[in-house]
Amino acid sequence: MPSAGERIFGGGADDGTSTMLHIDMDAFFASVELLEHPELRGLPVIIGGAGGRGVVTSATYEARRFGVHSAMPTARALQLCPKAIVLPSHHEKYRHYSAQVMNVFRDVTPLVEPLSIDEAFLDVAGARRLLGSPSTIGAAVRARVFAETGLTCSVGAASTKFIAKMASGRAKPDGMLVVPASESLAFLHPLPVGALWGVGASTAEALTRLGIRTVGDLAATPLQTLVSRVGEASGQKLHSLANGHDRRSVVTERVEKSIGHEMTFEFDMSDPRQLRLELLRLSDQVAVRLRRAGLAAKTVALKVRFSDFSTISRSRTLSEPTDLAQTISDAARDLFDHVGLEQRVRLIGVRAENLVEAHETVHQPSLWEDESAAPSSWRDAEVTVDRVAEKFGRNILKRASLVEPGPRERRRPDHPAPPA
DNA sequence: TCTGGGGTCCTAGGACCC
DNA sequence: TCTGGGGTCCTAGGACCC
Ligand SMILES: [Mg+2]
Repeated sequence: MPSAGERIFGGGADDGTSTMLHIDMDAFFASVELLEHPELRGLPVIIGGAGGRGVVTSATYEARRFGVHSAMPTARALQLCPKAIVLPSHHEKYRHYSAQVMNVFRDVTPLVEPLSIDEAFLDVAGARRLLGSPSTIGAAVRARVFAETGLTCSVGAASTKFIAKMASGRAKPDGMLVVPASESLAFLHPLPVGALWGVGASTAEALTRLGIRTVGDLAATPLQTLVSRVGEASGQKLHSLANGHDRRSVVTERVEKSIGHEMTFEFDMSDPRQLRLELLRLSDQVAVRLRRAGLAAKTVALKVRFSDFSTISRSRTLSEPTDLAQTISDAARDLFDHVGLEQRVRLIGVRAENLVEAHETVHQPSLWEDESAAPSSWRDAEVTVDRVAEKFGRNILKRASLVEPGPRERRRPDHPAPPA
């Protein structure tokens, strides 16, 4: 895929006013996979969830030409592009490359705000004296990222975060777009409202019904009209951004506000015992992450998605914050037991919210790795050995000592037998 | 075509307090 | 006695992003 090039909006020179950089990796997951499969370069490659229920998480530009994009069901993508090569994703690997790229950014300035695994804001106002104009810095970062990882990225440079983010999107792939401060409104106003960061399908439709199609239309709409149609916060925000106002600065440290895990099943499930076991497994994953972060949760939230894709959430605030799988699982299970199961369950999830610093974190291994910590729920779950094996593999059974009857099982001679 | 998993932020109603 | 208003916490749902 050829580079989109490095350009300055409006055709002038870099006047040094575009000190906010937004840098976004190009087709990140797919590009990382291509590093290990060079023979696939130039072909339509899709990274998709394993199994029949996946969605596209990344696609090469060759695949995008067929209309394939992120969040599209893999089945749909294959219909649009039957020759696409679907690869499973490897998050551990992506995190590794992400860390490498972020380190390149931090060599330029300590003022780096990672927004996600593959993008960040850089405030280069202070780096200019040493490193040159924003466009010089942007070009240098792109070159260094490529030299160190073999990956391409795109840079948006502007006077605000919002415009920088919009500019990087228009710089893709493998390019850079600098928007001098004086060009901000000329850049923004022709854009369709739906292209704005924070405006999705729902808001775009509401705005279109008001006759607002471009950012320019938005800027010309009275604040009160906007607020009354899309809500207080959205209205205020859209009005400011459409007029180029955005005083947000780079935030280098963020406190996590919630930690959760969820699971979509290969086939919708109706057996509450299996679902409760899944809750325990998810709760354990959540608890392990809480303890690693030195955090405890005051609130436990349950999410259930049914066959028809309708989704409910239930949450409960505990009397004491917790970082223990058993406590989280007990709460999640209790919430779950009060949910009517008129339909089969497609997805189940557990999230820890209202996080506080844990006062004393005792060392507590994952339930799945320490059989002495195996909870009573194991027995209550009443799962058959075969079902667990099918779901988690034999290793889990060994670790949880379900394969060879241990003390826990001997206390329960009526443990359901595997189907013949 | 049939919809992942990780998150953040906002709204709105009710409880409760001042 | 009635009315008003603000603030905080809790809960459910939804929009949105990558
Ligand atoms: Mg991105």
